[in-house]
Amino acid sequence: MARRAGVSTASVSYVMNGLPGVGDQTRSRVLEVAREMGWTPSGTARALTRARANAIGLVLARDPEELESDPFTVRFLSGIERTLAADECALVLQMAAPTGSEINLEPYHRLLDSGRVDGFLLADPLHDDPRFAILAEAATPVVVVGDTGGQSPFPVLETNHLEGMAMIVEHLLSLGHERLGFVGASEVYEHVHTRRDVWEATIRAAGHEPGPVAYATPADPAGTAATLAVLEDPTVTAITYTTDMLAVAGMTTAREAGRSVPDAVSMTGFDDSQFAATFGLTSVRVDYRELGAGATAHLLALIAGDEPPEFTPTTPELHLRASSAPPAVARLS
Amino acid sequence: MARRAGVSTASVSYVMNGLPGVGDQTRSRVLEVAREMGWTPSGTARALTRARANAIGLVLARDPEELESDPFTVRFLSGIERTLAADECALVLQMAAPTGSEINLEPYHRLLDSGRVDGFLLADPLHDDPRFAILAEAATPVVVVGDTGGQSPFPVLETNHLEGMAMIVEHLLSLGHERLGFVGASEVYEHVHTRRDVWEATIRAAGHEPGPVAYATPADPAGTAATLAVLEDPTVTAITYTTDMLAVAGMTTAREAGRSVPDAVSMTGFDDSQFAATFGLTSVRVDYRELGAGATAHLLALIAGDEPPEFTPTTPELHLRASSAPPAVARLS
DNA sequence: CGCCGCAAGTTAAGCGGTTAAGTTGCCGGA
DNA sequence: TCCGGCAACTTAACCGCTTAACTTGCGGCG
Repeated sequence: MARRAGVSTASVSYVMNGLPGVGDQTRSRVLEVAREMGWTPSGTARALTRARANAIGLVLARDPEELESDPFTVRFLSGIERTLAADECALVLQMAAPTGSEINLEPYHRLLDSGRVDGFLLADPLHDDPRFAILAEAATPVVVVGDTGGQSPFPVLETNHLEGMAMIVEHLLSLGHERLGFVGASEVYEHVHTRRDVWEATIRAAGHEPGPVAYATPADPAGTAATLAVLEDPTVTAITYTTDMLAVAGMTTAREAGRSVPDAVSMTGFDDSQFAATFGLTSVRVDYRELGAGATAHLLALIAGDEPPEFTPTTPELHLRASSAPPAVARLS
Repeated sequence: MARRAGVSTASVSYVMNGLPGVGDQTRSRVLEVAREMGWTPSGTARALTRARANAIGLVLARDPEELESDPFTVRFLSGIERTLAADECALVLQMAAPTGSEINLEPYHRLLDSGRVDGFLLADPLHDDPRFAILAEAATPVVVVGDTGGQSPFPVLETNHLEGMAMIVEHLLSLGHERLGFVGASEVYEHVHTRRDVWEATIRAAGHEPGPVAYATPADPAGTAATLAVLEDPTVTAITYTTDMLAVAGMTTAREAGRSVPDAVSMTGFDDSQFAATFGLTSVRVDYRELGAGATAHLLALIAGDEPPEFTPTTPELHLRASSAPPAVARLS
């Protein structure tokens, strides 16, 4: 015990918390001794007296297989950490793959009841998410991230991925494309719908009619059928995908079907994952990291009872690569 | 307080821990009352008396960009959780992107000193990892996962990814390929080296000479140059990649170079990520999830002072897809 | 000179459990 | 009848901090 610096535990406590009530030279002596013996106040004991766990919880309620190919989670996590690290706060992670379409609520209870976390970050919200009810009842601070597609009893933070979608569509339009196709990931995702809406609105705003739309399905995860369906329309000169992987697969599909990319048809992805760079895919990068950081900051403020900071996402970055070019007709003219 | 079930806190404690010293009907009354009021013993207080945090730490010491496209981490995490959930134990996650080549050791200290975790899982070990020293000094239970490429003061668990590599090479050999090329991910990874060694050994064991070897570099993340270099040898009829993504990129590169896959050259990936399925890539799936579960079980045993269970990885699964076929010559004969 | 106020410390009472060490009350055996 | 022993509980100390409340000692002021 560092209190063998010749002072009471109370004084040590004051010193460690930067509170007044301790003389300068006593203060420095305590710090000195603590450093010497490598002593740090026990987080556990602190948590007990402060009734604060100094940790926040994040439950990943998605199938690992899915998380694996989605850049969102990892980037989001790294944003959380960036904010957390500055705050002596830890992240307690739970993975709870939904069984069927049922979200497993047990991890939330466990973390909550045992007082292990002071609040939750809720990602991948569903429509009328069942987690809302139990967390609201527990009166725990919660920050939701993503499209809720409904009412949320908690503050919701969202990126401007829709702006990213608009940007990418505008890019294609500005290249001279007038007939765009859309291939989305599984329809179960709310964000796929909202992106499609924006895609459509942006095209209409430019005075054109949206082209064919198709979705990848569990039976056709690569969206090959979807791409082919869209390509059936011979007037389509560009396809907007909601995912880099779908787009890369689409490039292959198109080429095998004798439609060169980008000469016959341009293609764009989403998220600017390593794939996009690897396969020369035009994509847009939405800053999920900053979202993670912002959501965490918001949650920490909620927990501390402070006024949560405003979250203003930066503009997505468009990364132009070889997969998008002016349509052949335009080039000929 | 559930102790308003008309008993002392001590009795409640005995009940909650399943200890003797409480009558049957008192016991059930306590449980009843606790359930009624939704009461659970405070994990924080428990942690204090038991000097156990009931949590283990995992520090991801890699760049998020890298984690994002690597199936390992997510699968491994899901394995950890599977074991942990059964044990009322939480996972504290820290991401600490190495700055340059320096691993950031601070997160370890923070978690350790504050008594927030009872032990660590150490993934992605480096050669003579600096973390070994500080963790050994702290006398914390640690389980290392992966190729250490050197001595480790802690128990090390490893998958049989090398067996997977052997399987995939044997598959190509059994198809009739005699001249194999190798394209590995960045040379900084120990596992890339060990896989290459196995690749070579397996080829030699079959009485052939290993073909050309090349690596992707930071300047050429897709390994295009590497693939082209290997393809320069006209006798190469198959290329073994250490990563699905490299292999998929390689397929594109080869096709653009006029070498059809698998007709002119067969290609294999590694990890059987969603890509492999999407792009029809033959790959091998090593069970990282089971590794996560095994490592966690080992660590928990260490913490509890029990005899750690034996870890025996299951055999990797080879997934045959369109990217590998008998060499053209063999088919002609 | 006496007293007040304040800075510097200390004491002690928790926080919500665990657990060693009592306290009862009841039963069986000598 | 009396006592030992045991099951069923309770008391109280303690885990390692925080913090309100209480000492002390000193300088300043009326």
